[in-house]
Amino acid sequence: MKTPAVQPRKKSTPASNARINDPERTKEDILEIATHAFARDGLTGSRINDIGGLTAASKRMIYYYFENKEGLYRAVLERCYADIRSREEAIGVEDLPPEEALAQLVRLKFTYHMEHPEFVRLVMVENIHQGEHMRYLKEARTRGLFALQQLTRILQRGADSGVFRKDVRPIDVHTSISALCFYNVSNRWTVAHLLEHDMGDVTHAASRREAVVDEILRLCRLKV
Amino acid sequence: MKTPAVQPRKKSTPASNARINDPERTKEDILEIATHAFARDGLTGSRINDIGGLTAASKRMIYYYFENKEGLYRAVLERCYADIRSREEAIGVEDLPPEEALAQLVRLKFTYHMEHPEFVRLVMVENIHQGEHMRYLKEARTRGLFALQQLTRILQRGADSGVFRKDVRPIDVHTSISALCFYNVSNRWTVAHLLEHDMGDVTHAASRREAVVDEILRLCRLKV
Amino acid sequence: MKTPAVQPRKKSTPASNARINDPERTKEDILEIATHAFARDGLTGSRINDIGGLTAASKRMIYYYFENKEGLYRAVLERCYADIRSREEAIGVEDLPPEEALAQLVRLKFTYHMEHPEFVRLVMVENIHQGEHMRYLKEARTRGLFALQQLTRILQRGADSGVFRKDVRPIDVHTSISALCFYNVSNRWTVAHLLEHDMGDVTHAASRREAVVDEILRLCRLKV
Amino acid sequence: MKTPAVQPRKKSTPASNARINDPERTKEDILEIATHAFARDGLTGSRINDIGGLTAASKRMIYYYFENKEGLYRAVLERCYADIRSREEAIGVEDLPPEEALAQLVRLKFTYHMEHPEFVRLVMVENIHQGEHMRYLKEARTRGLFALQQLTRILQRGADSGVFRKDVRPIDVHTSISALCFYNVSNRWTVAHLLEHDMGDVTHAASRREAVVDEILRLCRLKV
DNA sequence: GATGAATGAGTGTTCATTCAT
DNA sequence: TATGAATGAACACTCATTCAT
Repeated sequence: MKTPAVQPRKKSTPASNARINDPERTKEDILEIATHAFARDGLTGSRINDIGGLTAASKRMIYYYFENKEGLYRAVLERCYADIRSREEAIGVEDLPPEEALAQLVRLKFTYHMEHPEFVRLVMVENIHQGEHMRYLKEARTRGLFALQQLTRILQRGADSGVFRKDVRPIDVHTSISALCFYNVSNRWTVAHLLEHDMGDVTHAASRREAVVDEILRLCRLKV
Repeated sequence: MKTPAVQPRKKSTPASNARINDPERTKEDILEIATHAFARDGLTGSRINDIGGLTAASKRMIYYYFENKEGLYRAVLERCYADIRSREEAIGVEDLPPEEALAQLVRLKFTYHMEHPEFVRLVMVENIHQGEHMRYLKEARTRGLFALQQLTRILQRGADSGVFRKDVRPIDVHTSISALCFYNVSNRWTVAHLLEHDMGDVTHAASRREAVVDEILRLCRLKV
Repeated sequence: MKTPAVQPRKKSTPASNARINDPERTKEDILEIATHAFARDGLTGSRINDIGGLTAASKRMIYYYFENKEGLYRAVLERCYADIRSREEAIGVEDLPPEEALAQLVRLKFTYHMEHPEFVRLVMVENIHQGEHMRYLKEARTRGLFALQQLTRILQRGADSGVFRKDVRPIDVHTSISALCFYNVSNRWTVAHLLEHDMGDVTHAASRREAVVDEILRLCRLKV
Repeated sequence: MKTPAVQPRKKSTPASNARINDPERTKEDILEIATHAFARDGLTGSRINDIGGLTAASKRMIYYYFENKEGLYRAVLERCYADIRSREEAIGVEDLPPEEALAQLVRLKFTYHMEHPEFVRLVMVENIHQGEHMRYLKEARTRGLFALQQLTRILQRGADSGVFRKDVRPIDVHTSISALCFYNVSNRWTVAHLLEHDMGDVTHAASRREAVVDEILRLCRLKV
């Protein structure tokens, strides 16, 4: 979830039992490990023992901070959604012309998915569990609507300036963008086997990204 | 020694619990229950005890016929892919005009995904496991390429008759169709919570299906 | 148990399902496989499935002929004791001078143990089970006493002719012979590791055999 | 913060079932029970459920401390060899005249085997498994060579003082002693049935012990 | 705040055995 | 006589979790 920082990793402090009395860092360490664990093996597939073993903090701390496995999973999910939300809010496409703004939005979203497979996989995991943990997420809902509103404004600006259709529904455009970005990561493995085509390959991904941008633009443009 | 009876097989007693010495029926029963179990809870989340259904006996037969949980999962995955393959091969869109053929293809694919969420979920599960069981599927690869070739022929016919672009790549169209059909089912639960929009709702699904058809046509058409 | 005959093994008959209607051969086949299985892995360690799988006759036949696993084990044990009994009865040492007769007896016994580790291992297995299956053996008891009587006669002849002590008890000599012959095979593996000395090595075995002969002679001789 | 209490450890409550937070005691308890279980029924024949004793909790601790059944078995085997090693090292026969030293050595070894049938049976079990767990024993090898060297010194002293032969090999004497002591316990049950002679009977054992001492002395003495 | 020891319910799997033909 | 299908009890082992310090 976090871009691999250059700052020295934990254990940089001399004493082996470092991080004593730094609960925030302990929590963050656990969350980082747990994110990869849940993204790799899912909720049922991950083992508390493994997560506890990989963390410098002991397994017991998981229960101390997150109550149980499900609590940890929810914290991981929340952290993931918070991360993508903060990214989307930072996107400054409002000043660009509508077509460029839309293209840029799609590019960023596509790239984010490609670079954060853990996010994609966690969303898959949550859907396998029929979204039963979503209700416990504090800010996720507002985040989703925010992204939709952001897109709606772009489409409106395009419609006003005559480059975009007036009859295309933002929810459809939004869903298509999400689907096309998500699928490239989510279904990488089955597609690779069925079509002998690795969507995770960087060359494939780059050309696919532009194809997706093109597809969304064709979907929204008034005239070709 | 044994008179090869002409009488219909034991399958004539549909609802009965009799599974005595009818191995095909026993296997099919297990596969049916296992398909729903794995689709609901994934490979690690499913419990062999639940898969066996109510009888403890059939649970044992899992090991008799499928060796272990993973073998059963593979058989389920294979059955699922075999089913969708046979459907796709039965599609007769070759006689329709290219635009209608493409539209019909998308509609059928969209509908199949909507009506077979267990297929979608099994594919998600397999991707969570990084496709490690795909290699054991016998005919899946040829199936995938078949669908792509089917689409390629339609696009070619459209390009020849001047209604479709010549510069659109079949793999991109194919991926987009799959993504748009898949996402509606796969991400139903998270989207429902984030956007307060249930893609599984029949009304929503119907309008979404036409939106997807439209999007794909706009992607392929030479002129709007 | 049986010296590896040169005669063609089973499956020499063309039809794959050969041995139909040859129950004695079927039983013998099962016993042969079972002997090696029980000798290798013990009673609890052997698997009926394996034994049934290695036999050309099906697993089900084991129950048909031997009732259950324990019945098969008893039959194996009995066959083993019958084999060694027939060998001992065939030994013609009564005509030799006492010292040579005793030496020859020890040599034969030592060699038999070395060449039939399955026998030694089965006896170990039976002792692990505290001899609870011995009672079901029909002729074993008479066999044991026969061997003791055979030795007793030799010792008596030696005592009469003045070469052997009169005060050595046959049971002690018999036990010593058995112990020294048995141990070389039974404890081969632990000794090999503890002393870095492989008693199963043919060179070691040959020199050990003569050492045992010498030891027994020194035990029985009146004068050195 | 915590006053380091001077009060004695929990081991002061010997018979109590309290095994709380006393890992050494817990391990020792498990090993004790497991020793008897493995000695009685072997590795495959023993049931983890039985080994755990009455409490289901201690059953779980097997995996906590010994990883699995095999790990527990190895620990048991190691403990057994460590016990006999410490006994042998404590033997002070170096000051006795050679003949008495040898006699005493044999007596002690014979008695140890008689009084520790579980040791004998564990060695049998390990040989049934072809000594595949011996390699994991830490100190066993040095132990075995120690006993051989102890015997070698006695034989050397005897040879130097003219009471023992110079041409008898220590490895042969050592093997004979082991064989004669081992067999009395290992083959008790089959011999009892075949010869109607219980080597475990105390009277029989006592006379047999002296017979073994005599046999070994006759083997080593220069003149009778 | 932090930890090693302990726990009970349940996991996938294997076993010897029997059924129906 | 012979066999593939079926079975229930038990098996070794793992899980998330809690206790005592």
